[in-house]
Amino acid sequence: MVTLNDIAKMANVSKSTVSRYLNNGSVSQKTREKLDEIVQQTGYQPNLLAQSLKAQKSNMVGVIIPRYGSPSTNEVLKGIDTIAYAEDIQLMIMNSDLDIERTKKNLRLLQRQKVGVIILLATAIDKELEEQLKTSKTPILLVGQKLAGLPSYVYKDYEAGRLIAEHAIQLGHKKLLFVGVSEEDYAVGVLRKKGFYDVAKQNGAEISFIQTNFSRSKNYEKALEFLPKTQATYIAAATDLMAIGIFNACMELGIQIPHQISLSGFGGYNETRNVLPHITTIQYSHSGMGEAVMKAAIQTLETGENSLNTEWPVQLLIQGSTEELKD
Amino acid sequence: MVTLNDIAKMANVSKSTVSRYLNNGSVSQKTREKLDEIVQQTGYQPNLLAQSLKAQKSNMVGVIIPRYGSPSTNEVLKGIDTIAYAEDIQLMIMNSDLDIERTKKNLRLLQRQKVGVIILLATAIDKELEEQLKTSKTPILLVGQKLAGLPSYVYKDYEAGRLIAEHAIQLGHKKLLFVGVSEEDYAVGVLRKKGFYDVAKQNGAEISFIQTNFSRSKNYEKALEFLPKTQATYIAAATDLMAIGIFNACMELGIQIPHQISLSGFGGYNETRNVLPHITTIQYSHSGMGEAVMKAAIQTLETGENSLNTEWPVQLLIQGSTEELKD
DNA sequence: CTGAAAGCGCTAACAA
DNA sequence: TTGTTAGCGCTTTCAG
Repeated sequence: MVTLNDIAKMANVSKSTVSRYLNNGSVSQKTREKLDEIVQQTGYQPNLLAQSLKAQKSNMVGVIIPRYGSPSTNEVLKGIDTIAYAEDIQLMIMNSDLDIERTKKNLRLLQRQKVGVIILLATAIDKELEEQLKTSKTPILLVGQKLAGLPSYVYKDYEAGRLIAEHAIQLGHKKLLFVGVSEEDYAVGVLRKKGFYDVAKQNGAEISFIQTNFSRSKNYEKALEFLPKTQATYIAAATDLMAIGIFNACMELGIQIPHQISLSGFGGYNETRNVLPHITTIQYSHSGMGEAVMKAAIQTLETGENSLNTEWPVQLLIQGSTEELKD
Repeated sequence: MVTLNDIAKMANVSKSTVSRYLNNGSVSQKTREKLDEIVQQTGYQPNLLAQSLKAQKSNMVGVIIPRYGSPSTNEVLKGIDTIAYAEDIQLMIMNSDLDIERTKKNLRLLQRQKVGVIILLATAIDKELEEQLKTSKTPILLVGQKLAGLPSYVYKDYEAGRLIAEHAIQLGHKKLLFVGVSEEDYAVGVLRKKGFYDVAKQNGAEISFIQTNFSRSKNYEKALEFLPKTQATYIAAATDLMAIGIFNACMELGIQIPHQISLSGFGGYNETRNVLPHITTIQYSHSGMGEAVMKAAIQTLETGENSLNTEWPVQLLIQGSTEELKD
């Protein structure tokens, strides 16, 4: 492996000259040309480890994701990556596989790697992790969860729930069904539901609730049960994927969407466009959020300042699966 | 930041003793206990950069992916991650965003990071990249493309095409339509199609071809055009997503699947289960491949040996979208 | 079982 | 503009 030292010898100059050549640039025209050539020929690449060790930190940003393949994660990642690439910052992505212990471990690894900032796409946070986050020397940006004292980026999920309910009400629906998940998930299980309920109640709608989980197949099965019985003319599923499960059950049962029942989701993924009619949903600007977070990360990197908490807006995306109540 | 040196001073021993304590372990009971306590208290974590610099390499494995969010990439990544995690190996994931220049840059970065092995999920490879790959000091494992002289992991896509055609023939179909993509993509555009054609011709089936691209919407639109005209009773789309586009067009036109037309894809992603009936497809064991690649990477890491080329098997997954030809 | 010393590849004063 | 020197945090001979 060719090192800075090798280059120096070949060029008959000192290491520092080469280093300067590589960095600031206070080098004579002549040596510069010589160096140009040698570097060219040898294909020399500065050792990043040595550079970072010296600098006591790398210009890398660590990203801890909950798992691979989640559409929202992917979108956030895209946003983060867009900015990181533009700013020439390397990303170190680690997967926690929805395991809190792994999250802690990843955190430690990133710290030991001396990354400049850590972006944590969080799901659950326990006491120990909270402690670890708060005492971290490496600045941390939290996405998807709030934690006092740490810069956090979350969505306006309560608002999202409200938007869907308002949409349903506006279409004239009076009998609503919310298909949701456990309250352990604060954003999805609590906020979306609460927003929906609050608006629904304010408008005197009749509202029922069924709890399932995040999986499409589970919702499909449950829906086969509850669809024949329900009085509801509008079903709000807590995620797009859940909505698709319910959608399939409707098809199976010959229930026409949106003529007999209106159906909506939350998320705004492409999946809502895999079925016809496309499913009305709440569009989360994941990639926008990702970009914002990465910009904040860069600022932290450069100025050492931590940015403030941010709530990220959401948007109603009306598609074919919801329509005005007939008769 | 607390370093090994700090610990040494606190314990009144030399750095080497602490280092030994941390690694091999030839330390007296007494100092060990003392060190235990100090490390505990200070929360000392060895600096990974320094360790790697010293070792001249990190035990990290670099993974270059073509882009975020692709289901196949995600699956491969999951497989890689499963093994990496079990073996306590860190992954450094970089995105090339389908840009060959970015791939080259990522490659260089990974090399400078002194990762032990690089796994490249490749799409296109040009001359320059080929050169870069072949001259790399860091061992490289290629996934999804073949390149003489480099260990490569690919699928049996020709075989996949054959399997689908055999399935169609077995169901009694004689008029087949293959909806494919450009031949620039060797695996999808060439191999799958060729396998399909070869079997179809051998069996005297009548076969037509329509070229679209990978996007769902494009296939949807195209299908709205060709569906009313086609004589085919079996349509093989070159990917699952393409099949879904066609599926939606069938629904739009009131064509019943599988009663009027049988439809299949390639891929085996969950998306095939987002519609009813689920779509018959070829199941690619992406995560299995990912695991295999990572195991190979670990072997390379440990023994320095490069493993051989591997062709990965595929499997026919019969679902509801294909059925025996009636009358 | 322990310590001194050298060095991984690089950068950054400080002199020259 | 250049070279000398020291040192980032760690591991690893080699003596003791």
